[in-house]
Amino acid sequence: MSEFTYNIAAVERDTGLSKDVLRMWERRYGFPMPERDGNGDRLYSTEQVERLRRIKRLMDQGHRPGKLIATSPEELAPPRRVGAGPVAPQDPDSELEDLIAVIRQHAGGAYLQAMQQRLARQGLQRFVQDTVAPLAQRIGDAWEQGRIEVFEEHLFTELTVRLLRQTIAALPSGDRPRILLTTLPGEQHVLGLLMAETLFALEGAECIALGTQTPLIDIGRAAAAHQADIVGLSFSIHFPSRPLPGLLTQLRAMLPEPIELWIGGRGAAQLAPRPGVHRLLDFDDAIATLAGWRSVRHPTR
Amino acid sequence: MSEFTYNIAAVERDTGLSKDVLRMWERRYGFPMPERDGNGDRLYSTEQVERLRRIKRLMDQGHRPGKLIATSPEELAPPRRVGAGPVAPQDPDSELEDLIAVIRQHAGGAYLQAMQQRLARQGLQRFVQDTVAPLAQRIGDAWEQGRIEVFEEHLFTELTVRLLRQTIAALPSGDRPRILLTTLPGEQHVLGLLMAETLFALEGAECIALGTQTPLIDIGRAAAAHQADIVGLSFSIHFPSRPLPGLLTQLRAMLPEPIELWIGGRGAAQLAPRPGVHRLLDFDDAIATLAGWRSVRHPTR
DNA sequence: TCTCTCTGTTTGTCCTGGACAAAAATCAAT
DNA sequence: ATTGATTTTTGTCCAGGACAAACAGAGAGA
Repeated sequence: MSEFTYNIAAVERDTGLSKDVLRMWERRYGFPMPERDGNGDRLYSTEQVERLRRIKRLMDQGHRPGKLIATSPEELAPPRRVGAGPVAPQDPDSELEDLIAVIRQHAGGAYLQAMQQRLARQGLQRFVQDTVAPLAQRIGDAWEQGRIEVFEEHLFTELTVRLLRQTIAALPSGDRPRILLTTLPGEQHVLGLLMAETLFALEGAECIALGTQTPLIDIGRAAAAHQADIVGLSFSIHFPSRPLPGLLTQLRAMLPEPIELWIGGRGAAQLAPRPGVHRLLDFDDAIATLAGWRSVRHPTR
Repeated sequence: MSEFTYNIAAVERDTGLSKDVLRMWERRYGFPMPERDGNGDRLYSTEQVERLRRIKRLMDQGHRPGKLIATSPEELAPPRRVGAGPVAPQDPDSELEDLIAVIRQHAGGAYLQAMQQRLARQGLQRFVQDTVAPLAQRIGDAWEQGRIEVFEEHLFTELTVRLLRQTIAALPSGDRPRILLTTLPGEQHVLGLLMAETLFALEGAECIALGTQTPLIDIGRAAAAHQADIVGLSFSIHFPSRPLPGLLTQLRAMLPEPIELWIGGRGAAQLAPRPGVHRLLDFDDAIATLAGWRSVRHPTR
């Protein structure tokens, strides 16, 4: 149907696979084997790009590229999107699936209304832990299974981010500890960071949000300028895990001793524990760690 | 002072200059000429990275790399950050400079308060056009002149985005036209998009925001799914201009004829006019174009 | 004097093919 | 069954070459 072609830079942008990796896979596995234009430059088809995106997604879940490229001739890859039928038979909380169904109907207003209702019913903390977090997880799974389009995931993220930000803005300004929140360059997912900010703010911490993708050196400067007690970083499952340990070591060395470094998200959970870096395994752990900081730093209060 | 080193991938991330460009500059101009580790891999110093960031920024303003690398031995590049003295003697609107000064003191609360006050005084439309837009411009200039740190720019962006989103959320839901707003992959600046959304929403349009970096093919699908009348894209000055024309042609071909394609931002203004693509040169132009759409599509109403 | 077209230069991206190190998996031995 | 050593897998980097698009400046014509 669509006869558009991608050059190698476009494939890199849309799949997250570097040019080097794309060329190397072609050499080693014979896939993808794109056409060439008159100048010898690679021209990837839409189908190849879609398959590469699926492979990348599965790799983020821990699968290995060699296996994926070999195993999936076409059958194992794309369970085609079903119409509006029974969506997921296996799940216990059908309300979350209902929310996903609303997103799939592109009904932004209805989605916000339903979420507001859940927020009022559950309270902010439970809302973050029991609604937003599992919903984000399910949206990711749904994409994996071909039940959701990329733009539907974008819509979900944007609407949810707006809702959370609005809610945070209404919270009273906190006190100590002062937590600087951001992500490293390359990590653009903001939802996890925002969930953490919500919970920390609820607990009475003062959060300074710098948005995403702050260069290392600027995180150090910002922490000093704001006299932060803690630097909090969020890592999604998509963050490249190879450079992560080195980055953390470097950042840890930049920060003065008393400033703590906390990392969270599914990309952080996979990492081995490191000295000088606190891994927050989930939101309960985050809240407990915050309480722990308080008991050490302000034991009498 | 800081003896951290960057490998070539880190430099690419932090400067936005591709590995190929970094190697090519070394070959052609002899700068940057990084150290090598035991394996022959390049190791860039903090100083080199800082200079590269400055060069990149000046290139975005239209300067040429050959000149920049030759001309700036060190003197022309970094007018060192002044303390808290008189900030910019040349400007007529000192209130905007006051706002920048507040950012430089990292006083988030005071900044928000001052902005809220300006918003109430000017009204939303004038606020966007006369406060937010020129302020963003000045922040960029200030970075260029070394008067502002990267993390201060991040703080400004984050706070301003929150303020605008909050304000948009309070607006009544609009009707036609239905405008799908997003950016292309590689463009992560959201402030311009948000300013446009504010003005469009004020004019009674229905805006569907997908956040940033939506792949081309998904923009097409989203436009169809949401039955959008218009697709609006924002391009900052940093967006690479070389691939832009091809991307617009491709997207235009994906969209059905009646859906209009509007582009705005300083990265769009530099582009030559193209058939089938409306360039919005500034916010007044955007509002006029919206009125024009209405008069053509709903002449009687 | 101004505008347009043509030509040379600048600049970024892509290519091939090779090398190596870190991580994962497999195998061996306690 | 756990630990340690070896092999395989995998990604990143390197060098140096080629080319096309963008740009600047010179010259021709109005």
